[in-house]
Amino acid sequence: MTAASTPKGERRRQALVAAAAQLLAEGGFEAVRHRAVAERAGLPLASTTYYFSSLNDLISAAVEHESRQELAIGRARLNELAELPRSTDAVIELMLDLLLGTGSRDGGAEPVLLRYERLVGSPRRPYLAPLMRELGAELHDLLAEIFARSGMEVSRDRLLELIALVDGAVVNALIESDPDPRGAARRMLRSQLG
Amino acid sequence: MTAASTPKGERRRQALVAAAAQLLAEGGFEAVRHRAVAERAGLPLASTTYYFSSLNDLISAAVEHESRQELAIGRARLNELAELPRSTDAVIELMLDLLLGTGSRDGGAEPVLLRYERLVGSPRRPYLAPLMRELGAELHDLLAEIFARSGMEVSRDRLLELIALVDGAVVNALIESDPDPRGAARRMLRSQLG
Amino acid sequence: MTAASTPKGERRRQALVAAAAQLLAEGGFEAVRHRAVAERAGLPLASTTYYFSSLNDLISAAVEHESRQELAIGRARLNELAELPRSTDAVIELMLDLLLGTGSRDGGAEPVLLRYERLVGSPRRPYLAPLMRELGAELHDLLAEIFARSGMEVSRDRLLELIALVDGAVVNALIESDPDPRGAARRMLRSQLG
Amino acid sequence: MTAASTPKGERRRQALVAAAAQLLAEGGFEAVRHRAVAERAGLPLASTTYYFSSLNDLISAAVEHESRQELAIGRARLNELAELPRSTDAVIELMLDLLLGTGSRDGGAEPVLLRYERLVGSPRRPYLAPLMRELGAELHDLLAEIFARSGMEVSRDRLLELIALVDGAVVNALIESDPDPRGAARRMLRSQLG
DNA sequence: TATGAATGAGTCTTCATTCAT
DNA sequence: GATGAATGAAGACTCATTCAT
Repeated sequence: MTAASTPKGERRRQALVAAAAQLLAEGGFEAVRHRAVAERAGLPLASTTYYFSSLNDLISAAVEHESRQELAIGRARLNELAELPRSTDAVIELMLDLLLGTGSRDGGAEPVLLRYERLVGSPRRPYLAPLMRELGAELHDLLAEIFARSGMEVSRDRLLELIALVDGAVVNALIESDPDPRGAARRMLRSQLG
Repeated sequence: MTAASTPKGERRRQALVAAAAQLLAEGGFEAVRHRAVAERAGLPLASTTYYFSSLNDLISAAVEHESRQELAIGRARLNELAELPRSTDAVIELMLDLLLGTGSRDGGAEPVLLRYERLVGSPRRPYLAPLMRELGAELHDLLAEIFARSGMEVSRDRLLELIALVDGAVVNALIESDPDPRGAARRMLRSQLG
Repeated sequence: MTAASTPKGERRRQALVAAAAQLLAEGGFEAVRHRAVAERAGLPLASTTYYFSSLNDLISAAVEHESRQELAIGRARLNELAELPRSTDAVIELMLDLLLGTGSRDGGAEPVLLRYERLVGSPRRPYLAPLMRELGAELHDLLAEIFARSGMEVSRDRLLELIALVDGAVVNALIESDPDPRGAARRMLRSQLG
Repeated sequence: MTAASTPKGERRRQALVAAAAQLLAEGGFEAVRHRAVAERAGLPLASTTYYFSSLNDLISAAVEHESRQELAIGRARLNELAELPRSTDAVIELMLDLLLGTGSRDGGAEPVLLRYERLVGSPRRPYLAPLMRELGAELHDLLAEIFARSGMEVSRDRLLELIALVDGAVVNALIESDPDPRGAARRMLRSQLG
């Protein structure tokens, strides 16, 4: 089915999801409100409850939308590279792009927050957990492939360790007065992989 | 001054802080509302704004109360031990108790959530950051002391790495269907320290 | 469109505006509160914010409603008169009716207060100023027409002077123990026009 | 009794009155609140209800304080002048200073608002009327003296007319987008007195 | 004589959700 | 299928006033 022939309903649904995803990125879970989503999408307020039986549904869809998109971008970048860089530093940057988003290159806490708000938000939003799990698995696969194609031997456990190192570094950097979570994660990765 | 002679005002203030801390632990930041705190404390609604000029003030106080209490308990335990265990495993458990709370021994996500919600919540609640920084520093000192007294040579950077490893392990474990964040962190620490 | 076929929403909106206008007349700006308006209109509290995005919006609507109605009545009266009275006294009364409202004929401060609370209230309620300006201009036109059709030569500046005289007389009469603002204004107009 | 020997209670009372007068000038009647007054005066909140049985009492005192001070300043200026200016323009400026306050020389609506908020506020605050009446009478006397000593023959009715002209001009100027109430009043006075 | 403590009532505004059309 | 209309419940916060000390 081409984009042009996407049924109107589906297109509107997508517009709402995209709007919710934007708001989620900008203001966290709290910012995703019926009103705000509808306004951002340029659709009637009631469309939010028409297409999604509850706000949680909408949030789920937004999280999934965002995450899949991030993964797709990551995978696309990977596919574009005929040959993967073999320098440790280049692999590290790739890993950081994947885990923290390319937005994290600019520094600051905000571009990085998404992943961690979702992870930490999951226990209180059980409907998010399965989704996060699935997306996490795909992310792991992607990262595993990177290491493999880069010629770096890394066991699954070792990979989980490296991911944890990045996530822990970030989470701790978040409270710095001038946070540079990506820098913190980079330092730790280098120390472990160097 | 004994508890019995604590001025009434101070006692009420503490009751509100305790109620807010409970709610925070049970339901996250969202759960800390004027109404909820007042009801939990058995005090009139207006007392919440009488003792705290804003909800953020109250939340700050609750976070500080909780964190200082955790730290105090940790430090007390440390002081009780004339001699620190020299086994790696014992040190690991001590570290996990300190970082995740002794409640984490029972497993499950909830008892562990507090630390991570506060860390990840700080960027969107700038008033928390200084407090979190201060408490973080004290926690680091405590951990450094543990390693020192246990005869394990650990540099400051290495310590930060270990903390990151724990935090990253936890954050990733949070989305498991049967989450055991402490177990995950333990495994990683063992792999690094073993 | 007849009254009967006025859409329900518009009718409710009007009910709120009317309620607000009543309260404004009875108790000044301070009396226009969400609760009071809703109760007066016999509608739910939330309807006030549903139809008006803020209380200022509602107040604006009420002021506009009242003023336009006054203007309309004035203009209607003017149109009914095939021929305008040529006696100075009759013109004066017409002018007073227009500026102070026909309610001012009964004496007392209250029926006259509206115009002056709005004028004096505008600097602290900037959202009112444009509206007041527009209504003021229409009022001037109406008064100019009266003088013209009555055969009394009155320049624009002279008209503004007469209006000021009335307003000043009223404002000063407001503090009398037995205020007769209309009478005070009448005396001054007679002295100037006689 | 010298200032130094003023009993503490009286001094505090005066501090509250002065604080209330300031707030009244800055923000109108609405701005005079127990809390705000106490803070401005640097006194405990409860002192406001201790020294004044109600907020209206405090407002009355503030209005009286302000008005008497204005009058005193006006009279002092008059007494300083051995000989009064005989030019019409100079008399006009003197009159405007007295009616609108010297602050009105700078232009803008705010410095002028005080007199008109008090006049228009009186009908809804009956406790203000006697005070305003008394002050008004003194103001008239002062203005009468000015005209007399300037050699300008002005009957009592004529004086009231001129005052009304000023007040009316001001009240109408208040809604201009770039209000110059003093200028408007000046123009009208010149046209009548020229 | 003062005042810290306290609070019931009320302020404006937001929001998720329902429902009639 | 779609949505304008509607609202009860709750949100944070303010305030005049009372009262015990």
